[in-house]
Amino acid sequence: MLPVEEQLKVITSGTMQIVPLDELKKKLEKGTPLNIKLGVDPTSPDLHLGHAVPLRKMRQFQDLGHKVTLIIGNGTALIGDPSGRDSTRPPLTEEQVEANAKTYVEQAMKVLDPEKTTIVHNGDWIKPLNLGKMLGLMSKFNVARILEREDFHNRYTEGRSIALHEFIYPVLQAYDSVVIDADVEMGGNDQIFNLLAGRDLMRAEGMEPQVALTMPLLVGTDGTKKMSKSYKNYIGLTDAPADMFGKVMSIADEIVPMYYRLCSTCSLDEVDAIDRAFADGTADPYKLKRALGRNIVDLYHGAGEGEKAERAFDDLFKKHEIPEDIPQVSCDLTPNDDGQVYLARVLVEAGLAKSASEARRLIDGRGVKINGEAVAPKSYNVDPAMLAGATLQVGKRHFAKLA
RNA sequence: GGGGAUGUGGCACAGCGGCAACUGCGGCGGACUGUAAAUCCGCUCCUUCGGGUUCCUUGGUUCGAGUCCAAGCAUCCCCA
Repeated sequence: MLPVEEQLKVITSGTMQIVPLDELKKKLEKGTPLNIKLGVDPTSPDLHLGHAVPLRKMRQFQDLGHKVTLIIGNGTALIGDPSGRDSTRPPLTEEQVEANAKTYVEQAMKVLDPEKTTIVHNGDWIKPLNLGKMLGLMSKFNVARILEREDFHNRYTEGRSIALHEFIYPVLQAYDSVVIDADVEMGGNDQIFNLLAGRDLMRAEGMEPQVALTMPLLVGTDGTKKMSKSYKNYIGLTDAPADMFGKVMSIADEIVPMYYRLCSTCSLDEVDAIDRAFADGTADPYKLKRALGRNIVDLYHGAGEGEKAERAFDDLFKKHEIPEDIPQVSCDLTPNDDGQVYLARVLVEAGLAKSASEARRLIDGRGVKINGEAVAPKSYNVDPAMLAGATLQVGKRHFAKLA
């Protein structure tokens, strides 16, 4: 293993908080592989780059010789993590959790080293808990302490509801740490309370407490809000290469260095150099963004895919050519009484518009093209001959080819 | 258990009983670009355009209800 100082350099890069740092140092000094914990709440099956941030940090731990325990929260899912929430989470069914967990693991393994990763389910030890044991765990925690949490505090002071069972979530998450004897628990910055709860409980159980390590929440492609599916500012790990590259190209300049640090496979030195270049104004954001796009696509789709995606991107957006792999759709092109086809309906069927009304508005706004030719406003009906095998386009980036 | 307040389109916030409903944000389309930022323009319930269906739910008053009344549901506040 590398010297402790070297390891710490890698580990601290990009982290938000390490509580406490000197305990982490002591653990590293033992020279034995540490057990790094990440709890996964399988609420939504699609991972994005934001989810990958802690995963990347864990991969760095693995590369340094440590091992990772991934906990699938099929037990804690019965509650739903209240962290950062302003309302109670809807509970998930067992089947949803399993299905989500499966896709989660598939995607996570693109980042993690499977050799050094153990996967466990916390339902295995949470579901058998009896009331006595439960109460025992709960007695180690204090309501006032839990109410200090920002999310609960906000909900409480803003008069939003907090269901009683939500208080139990940190308790169970802490119990996970006891069961697997974690050395370090990773999480997003919104997880800090839950991670600290783990420390408290481990100490109460007479164990060496885990170190809490949080990563910043990744800012989404809009550059302001955190990356989240609901804000539609996310880059999905399973996004198609060209799409992924394009989304990277669309991020704001200011957040490029952060993306390099948190999402790329670039070395610490390279990332530091990019930081400096941005700081003194010598950076070329456009070039760096393209390189970042290639790096990220390579990471999730395999070496070489990044360059391919970049070429496809240039064809599409620099030369305004129609991309090669556009979805094929078969639509009902039966003409109506006057021998025309209602284009608005076709656009809906092709998935390019939500409703016929929207399609009509798009046509009126000159946003619809057939084979590259803009459709004139008000021409909602078109000659079927124009449509057979035609390429439909809405806006700059939505295409469909008619069968 | 008692008293009070609130419930409008993804979000926020308007709306004397009489035009699908002000405005902002967001989103989408167009121009300009580096699918960045900034800026400008248009659109943002459904409808082959005739019309249809909306303002928590259900009833009621009315020629006419987002607006008035009643009950219910939900959330919040104060008291116990």
